[in-house]
Amino acid sequence: MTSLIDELSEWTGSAFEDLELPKEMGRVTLSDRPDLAQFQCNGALAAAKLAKKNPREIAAAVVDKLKAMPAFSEITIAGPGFINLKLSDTFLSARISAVAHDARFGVPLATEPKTIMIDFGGPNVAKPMHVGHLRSSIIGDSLQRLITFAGDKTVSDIHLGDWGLQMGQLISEIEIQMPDLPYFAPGAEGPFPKESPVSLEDLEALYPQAAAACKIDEDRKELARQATAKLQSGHPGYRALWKHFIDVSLSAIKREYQLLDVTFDLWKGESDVNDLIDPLVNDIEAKGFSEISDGALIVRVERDDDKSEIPPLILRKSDGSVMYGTTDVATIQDRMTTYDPDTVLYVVDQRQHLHFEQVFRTVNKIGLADSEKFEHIGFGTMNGTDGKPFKTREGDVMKLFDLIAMAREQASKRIEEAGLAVDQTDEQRAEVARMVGLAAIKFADLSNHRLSNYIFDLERFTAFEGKTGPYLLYAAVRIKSILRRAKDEGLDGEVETLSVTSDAERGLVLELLKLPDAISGAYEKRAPNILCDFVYAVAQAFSRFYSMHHILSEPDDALRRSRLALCALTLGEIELVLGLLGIEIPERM
RNA sequence: GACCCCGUAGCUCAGCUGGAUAGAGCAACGGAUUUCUAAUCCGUAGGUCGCAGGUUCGAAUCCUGCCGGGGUCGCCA
Repeated sequence: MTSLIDELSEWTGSAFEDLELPKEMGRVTLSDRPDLAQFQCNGALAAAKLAKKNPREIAAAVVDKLKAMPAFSEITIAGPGFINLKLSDTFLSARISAVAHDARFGVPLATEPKTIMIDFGGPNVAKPMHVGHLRSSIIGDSLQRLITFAGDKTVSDIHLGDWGLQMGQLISEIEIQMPDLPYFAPGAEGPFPKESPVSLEDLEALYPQAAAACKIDEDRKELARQATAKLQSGHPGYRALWKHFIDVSLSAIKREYQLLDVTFDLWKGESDVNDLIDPLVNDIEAKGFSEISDGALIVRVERDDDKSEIPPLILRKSDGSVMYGTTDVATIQDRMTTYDPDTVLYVVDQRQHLHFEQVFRTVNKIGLADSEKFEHIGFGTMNGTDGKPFKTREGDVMKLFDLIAMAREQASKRIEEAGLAVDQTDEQRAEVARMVGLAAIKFADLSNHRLSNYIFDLERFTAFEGKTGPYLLYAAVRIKSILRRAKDEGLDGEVETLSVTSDAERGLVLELLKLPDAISGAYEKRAPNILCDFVYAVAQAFSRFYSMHHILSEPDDALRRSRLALCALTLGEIELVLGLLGIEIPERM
């Protein structure tokens, strides 16, 4: 099924074509003036310029061709040549009935599926996950759900930060604090102890100590650099110790993603391409793409038409170790051979934009892959209510785990205040609070355009009223409740055709028919906020419908069933879209 | 200094492949309920779309300059 707006565009496009005007000019959009029309086409104005004719004349000619179609109840020309369209209730009724009987609610499935990889620019091993990881997780997860639904094949990779300087900082810190450990014995080849010498808590304490020491002391930093280089070149003790870090942190990282309900196909990291690096770097060198500069091996990626200076990508530092630019290039090589993706999305903070520009140019230059295949899906920062980067009351970085807990507690408080879920067990209430808290966070994050910075205000996000996750859950749960009662009381039944008889019904139907456009818009722009706007508009239209018509008490059997079917369809679309946003809906609340 | 992102109602944000009267939510004010879960619905008020030019029949949207906020600019990620 094509989207309604595409189908209307097809019709008006053909009319333009008949007049020997470009078909694209027939593009139909939602009306800017809902008081006058449901849809509009502004093509006559552009066509007038092209054909050097009067726009109203062109509009009149187009309208003449469309007049015969029974789908339209009203076609008018307004102003300088806007074509205003209204669809007949009969047409809308047939259309919405078809959508109601379609498992995909009229959303087309990709005819030529692509393979799209999603790189989440994952957390660093040994560092606690903080609020900075929230956006990449939520946005990336929504994109993977959306793209999968659209019919493409997605392969998501958490892509852990496990091979950079932070590893050397940590290893050297432990070596300083616990020099007697077997990992540090000169010439030690192993085997080394199976038990980790450090716990997760140790790691979380050690990393800040190491980072702080390196920041103020150049000699200390040099130790970290050396440790990094030795780790990467295969020092057995360091490798063994490093492996412990990974194992210990991974359990924590997995726990956090489970709380967020975010999953990955691949749990790879920077270190996974280590074996590819030497051959790759040698090859780049041999082919003459690189050069030595200040002791480092670099690839120049600047171009003549650059507006600003693009620094080179450093393949190998002067101490011989590699940074994430090199592992990112090697990872692309790995992905191209293993998955041959059409596109790779990097869901990473916008501040790293230059880095990705360098990486994409590098792979293009060395002939590894066309840089067009790669997209940096950047996002802005999450700020506190003071407009500054989000911190705890004490001024520390807020841990992700704590943030999720806060949202759950806040949701729990709200539920209690509102006297909801009183007939449920404590466990059920806790589960509802979990879902409401998560919905609050996710919906608030995703409803902002990803590039803009946004203010994290839990009070507002968990509010009962307005454009929030909890409101949407409530709307969905209310529909579930009606459907449940209808079933229990035997009031439902099969419905062939949904009727469109009132303003409230028409309004809801028109919203529901926008689903394919919301999906394609969000897909093309990689912008989940479009889904948020859509689902909120549907919920609002439903609330209006719900307040206008008392469904279960409707005496006319056919009308009641039709309205119940409309409820079911509304619920279906809300469930689908909230699902694409990674938001779960409880059965009742 | 160069470059990137942002600047839209009192607040938080959409809209930005140019089109008619710039939209939501919150807050404010006025209504609706013996409810199918009112975490709701209806209505009113609120905007020189940062500023100044330019392109265009038409600019929040495109171009140029400036102002303000954030960010980035070779051996961190």
